[in-house]
Amino acid sequence: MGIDNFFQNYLKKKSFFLDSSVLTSRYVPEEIVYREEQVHEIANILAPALRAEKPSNLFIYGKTGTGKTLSVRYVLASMMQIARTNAIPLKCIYINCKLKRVADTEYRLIAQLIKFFGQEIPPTGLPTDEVYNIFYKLLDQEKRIVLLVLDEIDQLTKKIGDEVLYNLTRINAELHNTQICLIGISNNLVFAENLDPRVQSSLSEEELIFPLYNAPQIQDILRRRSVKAFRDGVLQPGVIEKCAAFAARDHGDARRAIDLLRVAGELAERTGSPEITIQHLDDAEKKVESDKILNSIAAQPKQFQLVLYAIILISPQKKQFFTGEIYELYQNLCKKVKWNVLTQRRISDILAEFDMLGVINAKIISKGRYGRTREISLSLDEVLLAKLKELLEKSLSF
DNA sequence: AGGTATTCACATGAAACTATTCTCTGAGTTAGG
DNA sequence: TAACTCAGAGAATAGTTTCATGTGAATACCTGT
Repeated sequence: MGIDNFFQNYLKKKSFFLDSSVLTSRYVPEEIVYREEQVHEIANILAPALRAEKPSNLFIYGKTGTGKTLSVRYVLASMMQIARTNAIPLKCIYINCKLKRVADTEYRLIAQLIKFFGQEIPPTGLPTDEVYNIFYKLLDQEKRIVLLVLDEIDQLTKKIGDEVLYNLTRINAELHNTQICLIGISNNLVFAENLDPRVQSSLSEEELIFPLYNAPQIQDILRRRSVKAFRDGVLQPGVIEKCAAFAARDHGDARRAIDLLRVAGELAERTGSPEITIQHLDDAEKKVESDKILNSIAAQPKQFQLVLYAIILISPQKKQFFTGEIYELYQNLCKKVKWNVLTQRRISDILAEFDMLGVINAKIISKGRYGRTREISLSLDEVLLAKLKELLEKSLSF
């Protein structure tokens, strides 16, 4: 069979999907269910912007996948629409602070903001003050209200502290024309607690908490989306229910449920199955999970990978092992491949990060007279482990 | 036996350092008029 | 003289080292019975 033939067939085969973009996190439906109240509230708080008055700063809390980002985007989109038709000088900026190498430092955040005003800033080399100055100038060029959404703001402060936020809240005092309104979105419910009190009070003039979705709600959301995403009748009965159950199991994360459904669809399509079954959903869950881990490992520096390799080498012999054992093996590996050896301090941090990633299970225990250490075990299944080993060997060229 | 003090093997934190990548500046060089 | 080149100073960032301090309980060491 020629490759042409393959593509011919591919085209002839009817896809499951009408529009798979409906099942991505970028998609904003024209109607948001189970969040009417919050949408209303946000709209209420931000409405003064349409009269060219500065709205109160707003802070939104809620776990992942509870519709925070979606609701804010929805409100902003419709506000922008109205602003456009009525020629109201309003500008909305959405920034996700978690994005590596985009907006995860003070410098880059401001640089990103400047980009929204149509100017490029070099990625390094300029003093931060200078960048602030450029930003101020740009901001104050014309009279308008700026709504600035900072998504995953907790990640930002965790990494670089709250000085940026302090600067941002103080901007208004320095500006003559523009007023800027901050909308912070955080996954962490106790985020504001370890913030400078000045920032705290000015940032959360208004607060909003997004509750979790329950299983029936997620089911409904999935149904609504799947009607738009899939052709009729390709979903085996029970798939949506199971998908919702998955999501409800780990704290009502709707985004994950939606992702899962899409991946299940893609898997089913690739295997040429006539419909999307529960089996596909199970596979999808595994795939999503393992892809996440594999990708994050592949993106780590070589030294990380070598440490992980050491862990993998140790793991068949023992179920549990300690920091010291890994460090010793790691040192030997380093000598073998002639790399310089990192300090134990560093390895300790690396292990902590692996714990965060969910690759290992680490518990700090005290062995009394024999010290304190991490008790570590691998938390991956056989298949993923094999894949991971392969990835590491390739990446480290063993 | 029961109570206290030690001690181990790291954990955790803060600050400082290093290498890399980048900009900006201004001196020196070149080429055209 | 204008345009170009290129070294040097200064930044931001990621990854790391150095130095300092913290810590939980098994064991060693007492004490008084």
